Amino acid sequence: MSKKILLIDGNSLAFRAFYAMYQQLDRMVTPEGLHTNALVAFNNFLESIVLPMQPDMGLVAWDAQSGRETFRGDLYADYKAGRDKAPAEFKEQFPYLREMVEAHGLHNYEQVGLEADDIIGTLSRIGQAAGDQVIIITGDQDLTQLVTDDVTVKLAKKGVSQVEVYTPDFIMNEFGITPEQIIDKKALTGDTSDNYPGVTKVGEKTALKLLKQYHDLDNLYAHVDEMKPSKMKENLINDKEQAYRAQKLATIITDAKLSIGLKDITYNGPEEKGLVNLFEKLHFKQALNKLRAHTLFDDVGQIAEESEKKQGDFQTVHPLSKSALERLVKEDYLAFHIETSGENYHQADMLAFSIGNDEVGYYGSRDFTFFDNDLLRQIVEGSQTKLRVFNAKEHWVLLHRLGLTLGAVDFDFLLVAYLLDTVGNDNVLSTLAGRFGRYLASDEEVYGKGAKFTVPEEEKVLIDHVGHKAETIFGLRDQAFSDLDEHEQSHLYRDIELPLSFVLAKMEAQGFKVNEARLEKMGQEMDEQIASLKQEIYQMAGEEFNINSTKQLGTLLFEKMGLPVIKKTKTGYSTAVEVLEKLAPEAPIVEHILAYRQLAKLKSTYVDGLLSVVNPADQKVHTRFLQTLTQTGRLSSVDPNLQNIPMRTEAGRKIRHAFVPSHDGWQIFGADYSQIELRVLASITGDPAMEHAFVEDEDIHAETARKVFGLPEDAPIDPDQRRTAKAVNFGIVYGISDYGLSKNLNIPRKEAKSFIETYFREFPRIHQWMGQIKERAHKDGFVETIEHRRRYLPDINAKNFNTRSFAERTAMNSPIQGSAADIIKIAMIKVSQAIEAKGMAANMLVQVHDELVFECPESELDELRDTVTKVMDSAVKLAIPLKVESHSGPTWYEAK
DNA sequence: TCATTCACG
DNA sequence: ACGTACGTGAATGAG
Repeated sequence: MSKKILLIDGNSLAFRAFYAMYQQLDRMVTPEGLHTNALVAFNNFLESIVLPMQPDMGLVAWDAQSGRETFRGDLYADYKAGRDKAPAEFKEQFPYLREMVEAHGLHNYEQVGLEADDIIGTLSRIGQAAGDQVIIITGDQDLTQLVTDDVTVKLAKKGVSQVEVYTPDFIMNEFGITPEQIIDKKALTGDTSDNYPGVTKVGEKTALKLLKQYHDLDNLYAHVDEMKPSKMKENLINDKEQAYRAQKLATIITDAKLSIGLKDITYNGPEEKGLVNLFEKLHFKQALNKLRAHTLFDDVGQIAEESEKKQGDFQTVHPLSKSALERLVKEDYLAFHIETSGENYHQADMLAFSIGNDEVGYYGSRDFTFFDNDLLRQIVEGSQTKLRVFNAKEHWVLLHRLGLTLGAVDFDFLLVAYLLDTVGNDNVLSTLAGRFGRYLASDEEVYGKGAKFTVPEEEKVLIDHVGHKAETIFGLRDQAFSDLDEHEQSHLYRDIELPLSFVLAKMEAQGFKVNEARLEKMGQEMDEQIASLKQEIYQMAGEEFNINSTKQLGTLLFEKMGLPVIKKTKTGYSTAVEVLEKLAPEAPIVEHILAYRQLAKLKSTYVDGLLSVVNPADQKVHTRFLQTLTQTGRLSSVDPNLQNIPMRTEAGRKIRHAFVPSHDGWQIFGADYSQIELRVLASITGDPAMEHAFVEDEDIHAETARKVFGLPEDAPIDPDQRRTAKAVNFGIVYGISDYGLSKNLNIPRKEAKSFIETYFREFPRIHQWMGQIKERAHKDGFVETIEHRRRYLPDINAKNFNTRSFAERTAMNSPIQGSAADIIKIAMIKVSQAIEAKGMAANMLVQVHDELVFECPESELDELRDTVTKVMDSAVKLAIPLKVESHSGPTWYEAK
């Protein structure tokens, strides 16, 4: 029977793997200092390309590392000379590559005096002779000379993630020659990477033309005299010897004496123990996770049936019962989890829930009438049992929907994992648990993803999954808390993030009332304007096209109309606002396009978008504030995003008229921190000049302008000077660069540079701090806020200038943005407590980074203003006073 | 699913 | 020389 033989060119593929992931070189390092980028890519290759092939035999051939040179070196002294030596970061990965090959069930082979090509060439002919099917995988086109009807070459593309399949037909179609002719093609062109010449001035095009005419090298030289005189003819004659030498160098040996045969290279498939061992050594968290969950093997349907058994480290999950509740209710600590069918827990179906601990065991159920049971209510609502959960905010809302309150939460694994390390946090229990070495089937495996989402038919599968979640959460607490403690983040968790999650849950559940009729009316008016703009644009363009398509718009503006190209994107011409504004004076159509864009955005995102998420039951939008997403500690808001409702233009700002209080006679009240980020900066740097400006409550941008332009203290500042100074202040907060400032202000880079230099002279402590924080980031690999919120910067020591510079700017910006986030979070908790303590009816509705929005009875307005302002400006004791401004009115429009 | 654009702080 | 301002989310077109 015909067998499938897989022969892999180890050197060329490892080399490609290394350079494919070269940008990642600096971040892929084990704690022991071993670079792993090539290993990661090579492992992906073995998993995604080799594993599914399921060959009968498999071998990875390597170039001889030491010993005698190959015959090619004897033939031509400069063979492979001048080739860059493999970098040390690559070489150190070699031994592990071989270990990896073995763990994946393949064999390694190398032999003194041979290159990998020759080993593959020889074995391919042996396999062919035995009537087997041979597949060669390589990154080197040379090997395609081996192709026959029984020998296929898969040439790696895009690093090692894809392959192109070379068959005799493919080569004929692509190059118009046979596989054997590839050798003579090489003879004519030579090979720059192996450093041997062919015929002068003959490249791929010429070589193919010659081969089509003369078929091979011998025949070509037999007829070379008949060629009409030309430079090429001269070159062919002069370089004849070189061409024949190149032919020999390019020819892969197919009859080498090897010390192994086909019987020695049987493929056994991946070996779990070996892989686990290797992955642990290399700190391959993801690969381990995949392995433990058995998806690696499931991919090829190998041991799918066994996977359930092997999952194994979990206790049995029991169906919940009343007698179980009697035992559970006596426990001090229990893990608790409700499983939903979708991300948006305000509306998602609740599928099942689980509860338990290691002593009493784990219980699951799909029967939500259990929540009428007093014992279960006592557990989740009371203060006796401390709960361990994954996402307290979500569970608060879910219980709220069931008519219950969430009682005492001790451990929220999601929050803790986020505080410990924001990088790569995907908010998914299975992956976060994997970081702590606990492996759990992912939701995707149990339910499928996207449109394929289905709840398992068998109840037991579902109950087991939710039960295992509870057990995982329960078991993570000690390790997670001790890590928190080590980071000095217990206060941040216990006194800020965890209480905040309850405040946010209440805000989300409360919702923001929307005046749908008003929004619909605005929508109609916009539609009319959009339609007429559209017609005008078509008329001016002389044709109809999709104005929303940047591609079509680019073609019109830059090709048909011939306007100058200001900026390009990866995929074509940029048509962004700043570009169109520069073009506006040249073509009147551009103004219309800008107006169209603005209206189209408002209509689709804010009118239609908002209307589509209003809950018809209460005419409210219920956003979700993502508390564990941003890298800086800010919140974000989704479904809908209430943190980017228009403000800067009047047309957009009108949208805010549709955000109204939920009761008649109530008002919307907004309070915002003035210049909080600059105040934070002044406070943590202790800069006297800046401190003075804030203590005296000066206009900070005007004050900055006086410093930067060297003006006396009470000098008047013109609007342009103030605008420039404001941009400089922004730049400082973002981690300034002259390039960025010059682009923002549309001024020469030199000028921007001199602004920055003057700024740093005038505010010396800020300059000093910027240096210190970068230094610390380089040393520690992370930076911190005033409340010890941490941001890791994996790129801070990158070799690439851009990558590293980005990390350095982040190092300067994150403590500022993050500390401001700390402050408003603390204020939110305190405001919420104050409202409750005073028995006020007011509701906090939205947080927009430096601003809080409330609704309250008109009669409560004065008290609310007083309370909120006081709590906000005294939330945290800083060296610089915090300033709060507030507004109120019948809608959100007036409250800012 | 990715890239672009634009809304906010 | 290098070529980016910091942090987000939603809609759209195009592959």
